[in-house]
Amino acid sequence: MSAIYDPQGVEQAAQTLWREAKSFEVEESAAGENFYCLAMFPYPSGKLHMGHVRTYTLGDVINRYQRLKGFNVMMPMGWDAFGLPAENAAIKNKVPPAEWTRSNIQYMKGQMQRLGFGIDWSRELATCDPDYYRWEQWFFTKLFEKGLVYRKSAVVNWDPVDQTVLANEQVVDGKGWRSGVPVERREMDQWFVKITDYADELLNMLDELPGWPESVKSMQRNWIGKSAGVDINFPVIDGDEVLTVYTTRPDTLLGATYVAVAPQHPLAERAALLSTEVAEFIEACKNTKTAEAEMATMEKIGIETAARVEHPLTGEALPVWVANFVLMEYGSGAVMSVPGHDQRDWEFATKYGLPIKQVIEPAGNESCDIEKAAFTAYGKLVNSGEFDGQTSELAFESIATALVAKGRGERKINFRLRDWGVSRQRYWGCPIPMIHCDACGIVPVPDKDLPVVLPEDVAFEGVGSPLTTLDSFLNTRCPSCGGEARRETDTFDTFMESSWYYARFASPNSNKPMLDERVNNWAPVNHYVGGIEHAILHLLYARLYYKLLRDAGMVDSDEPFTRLLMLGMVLQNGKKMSKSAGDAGDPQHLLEMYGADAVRTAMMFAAPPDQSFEWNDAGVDGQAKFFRRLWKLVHEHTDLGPVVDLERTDLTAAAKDLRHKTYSTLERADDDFDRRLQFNTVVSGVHELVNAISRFQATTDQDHAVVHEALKIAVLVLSPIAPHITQALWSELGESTLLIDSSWPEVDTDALVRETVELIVQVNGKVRGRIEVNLEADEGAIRTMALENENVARFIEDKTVHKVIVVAGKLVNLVVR
RNA sequence: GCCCGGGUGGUGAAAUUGGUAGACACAAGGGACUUAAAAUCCCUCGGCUUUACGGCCGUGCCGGUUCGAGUCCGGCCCCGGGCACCA
Repeated sequence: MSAIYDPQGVEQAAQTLWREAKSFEVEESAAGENFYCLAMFPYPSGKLHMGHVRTYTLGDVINRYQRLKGFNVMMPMGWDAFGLPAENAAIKNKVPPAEWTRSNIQYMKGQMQRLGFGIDWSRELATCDPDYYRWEQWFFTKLFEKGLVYRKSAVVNWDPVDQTVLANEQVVDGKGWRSGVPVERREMDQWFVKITDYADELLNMLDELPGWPESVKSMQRNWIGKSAGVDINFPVIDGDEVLTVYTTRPDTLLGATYVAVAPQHPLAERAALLSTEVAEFIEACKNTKTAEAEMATMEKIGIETAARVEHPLTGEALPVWVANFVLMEYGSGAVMSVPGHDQRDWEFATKYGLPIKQVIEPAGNESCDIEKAAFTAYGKLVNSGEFDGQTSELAFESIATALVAKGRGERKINFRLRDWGVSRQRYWGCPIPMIHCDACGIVPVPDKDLPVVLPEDVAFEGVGSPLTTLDSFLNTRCPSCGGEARRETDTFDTFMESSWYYARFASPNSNKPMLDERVNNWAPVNHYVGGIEHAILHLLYARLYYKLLRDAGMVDSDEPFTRLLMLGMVLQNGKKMSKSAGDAGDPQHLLEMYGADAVRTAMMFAAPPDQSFEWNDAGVDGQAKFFRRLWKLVHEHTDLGPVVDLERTDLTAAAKDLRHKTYSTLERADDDFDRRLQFNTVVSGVHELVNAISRFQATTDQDHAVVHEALKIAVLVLSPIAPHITQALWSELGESTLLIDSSWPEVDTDALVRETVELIVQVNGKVRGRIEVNLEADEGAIRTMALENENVARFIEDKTVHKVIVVAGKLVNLVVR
C-alpha cells in the first residue's frame, strides 16, 4: 500500500468495502443484542451545515463503538420534509416546494454518504411521502374517535396584506417580514391534541429516565408546570356571572385590590360596548405578537372598566381592569391582583395609582418595604382578620377551607402546559384528514379514502394557502351523508411527523397496520442524539405520541428514548444557525480538500458534545497532519516485516511504559465513549498514544511486538471517529476481517500495574515538591520522604507541622504554622 | 421577563468523586533541511519576577466553606438555547 496518505482514495475504498459487505443494513435478529442508535433527522434545507456534521458524526461514533462492543446496531436516517422554508424558497425561486425539497434530500444524502456514516439506508423515509403521512392521518382519525383531539379557537399572527398567518419568527418588530405592516392577533378555529390528559404521566415518567440529562428533565418539568392552588370565585356585582381566577397564593387573598381580565374576555367585550376608551384599548391590544417572551417583556398596560366584583371573603367591591398581560387561552382569562405580594401587580398598581395592601410580613428578620417593592416570599399573615398570625403555608390551607365552605372556591391542581395546537394554515404540510359537511358537521376521512394526498403541482405565491382555492382538493363528498362537502384546508404542525418517525424506522414499509410487531424489536431507542434546541417541544410531543401509540396497542413500552445525548449548538457569529438566515458552514470544500475523516475528527476534537461552540475550519488541517503522521508511522512499522509473539515478562522499562500508555488509553477511551460521552478526550488520548509510539526507540523483536500492539489499539480506538483511515491501517497491520466487524479489545490489567507512584508535596496547600514512592509505602514513610524534600524543607523550617494529609496516589499536604 | 446551560492562555479546550490549572491541538515566534517554496522535524509559548534554583499572581466579578476550590455555597455581571406557528 502507498506510503503517502491519500484521503480520497482511502475513503472511497473503505466505503466500497462497507457497501459490498452490506455492513450497515441491519438484520432483525443478527448475533448480538439489538441496539437502536438514532440521531434526530434533519430538515432538508439545502446543504449540510456543521451542526449536521456534528450531530450525525456523534451518532455514528456511538453506532460504530456499540458495534465493536458486540451489539447489533441499527442507525436509520430520514427527512423531516414538510415545513416553512420550502414555501419561502418557492416564493423566492419559483420552484414548487415538493421539487425543492426532493432535490435538497438528494444532495444532502450524497453529502452524508461522503461523510461515511454507517446508516441503514434501506429504511430511509421522507415525511412528505404519502406512504408515510397516510398513517399519521389514519392515527389522527383514531384519536378523534377517542376524543383526544378537538377544535377550539386560538390566536394567530395575521398579516393583513399577505392574507396569511405568520410564524413567530416571521414577525419582526411587530410587523410581517415581507409585507412590513403591523400584524394583528386574530382568532381562528384550530385542531388541538389533548396533551393535558397526559400531563401527569409526562411529568412523573421523567423520574424514570436516568439516561436523560437532568437539565432537560428540569426544563420539561418546568414547562409542564404542575402547581397546587385554588380557583376563587368573584361574583360580578349587579350581574349574574362569576369571575373565576386561579391562584397559587390564596394566603394573599385579603391583599387583592383589583382583578384583571384578558382583552378577549366576555366581560371586557361587554365593557367595550359601554366605553369607547375600553374599546380602543382592546383594539390596541391586537397589535402584539402571540409569543410568551413578548407578553413577558412588553409594557404592562390596562384600563379600568365600570364593572365591580365582590371579594369572596370580605364582600368588598373590587374594580375590574382589562390588562394586556392576561392570556385568554391560559386558565380562565382572569387573574386576581395582589400588588403587595406580586411584583408585576405591584408595578401595575404603582403605575395606575391602585391601592397596595400588605397582608404578609416576613417571618424572620428579613427587611420588607412594600413602598419600594412587592414582598413575594412566604411569611406571616397581617391585616387578614381571623387569619392574622398564620404562616403562609397554614393560611393556604385555612383560606382554601374557608372558601370551599362558603362555596366561593375549590382547590385545584393546575398545569402550565397547554393543549397542543396542530393546525397550520399552510400548504406544505400533511393535510388534516377531516371533512366539513353542512349537514353532518365535521367528519373524519374513512380509512379506505386515506391518504388525503397533498397536491404537489400547484402555484405557490405566498398569499394564503393554495389548498383553500384549489377546487379539485377542496370539493369532496361527505363520507356520512354523501352530500357536497369541503375538505379541511389546514395542514399539520410538522412536530406531528417528527413525533413518530423513530417508530416507523423500526417497522419500515408496513402497510397494515401503521406499525407492526417489528417495532418492539428496536423501540425504545437506546440512544437518541440531537440538539439542545429540541429539549422541550420535540421531545415532549414525541413522548406524548409514544404514549398514544402505546395506548393504541402498537408499542409495548412507555417512553421512546432510553438514553439521550443533547448536543450544544454549533454557532455562527455567536448565534444558532437558522434556516431563515440561510444555513452557512457547508462542509463540502473541506471534504474535498481533507476528506471525511479529518472533518469528522476535527469536529469531535473541537469540544465535548454538550457544549456550544463556534466552528472554525482551521482545526481540520491539524487533523489531516496527524493522519499523515499516523499513516507514516504504521507503514514504517509494517516495513519491518512480521512481528513475533509478545512475551510480557521479558520487556524493557520503556516497553513496559508504552504498554501502560496503550492500555490506560484504551481504558479511558472506553469510559469516554460509553459513560462520559466525551469524544474530544478520546482524540487527545490517541494523540498522546501515537506521540508515545513515535518517541519509543524500538530495537528488539519484543519492542516491535509492543509497538504492533500499541498501533492496533490506537487504530481501534480511533475507528468510530475516523472509520476510513483506520480500516486501511487495520488491513495494513495484517488483519483480514473488516475493522467494523472486529471487537473492542480487553484491557490487559497487568500492563496497568505500577511499582512506584509520584506524589506531589504541598505545604499549606501550595505545591512545593514531588516525591517518588513505592506503591506499598505507609503513611509514616511517605511523611518522612516529604519532610526530607529539599524545597519542602525551606518552607517548614522554624515552623511546626500541625497536620499531615495524605491522599493515596495523589498528594501529601503538610499544614504548618 | 421566566426556565435551562455556559464563562479557564492569542484560539479550541483538558483537569472524571474537592487534591499538580492549562493535557492534547490550533495560531504565533525561533531554528534545521532546501537553490527556493511546500512538506517534514526540533525548540519557545498565561502574566510578573529571578544569573540560577525558585518565588508571587492567575480559571467572569465580589464574598464564604475547607488543610486544600476551576470544581461546593451565597450574591452579581456577561454570553448562548428555549418560551408553544423555525425545525
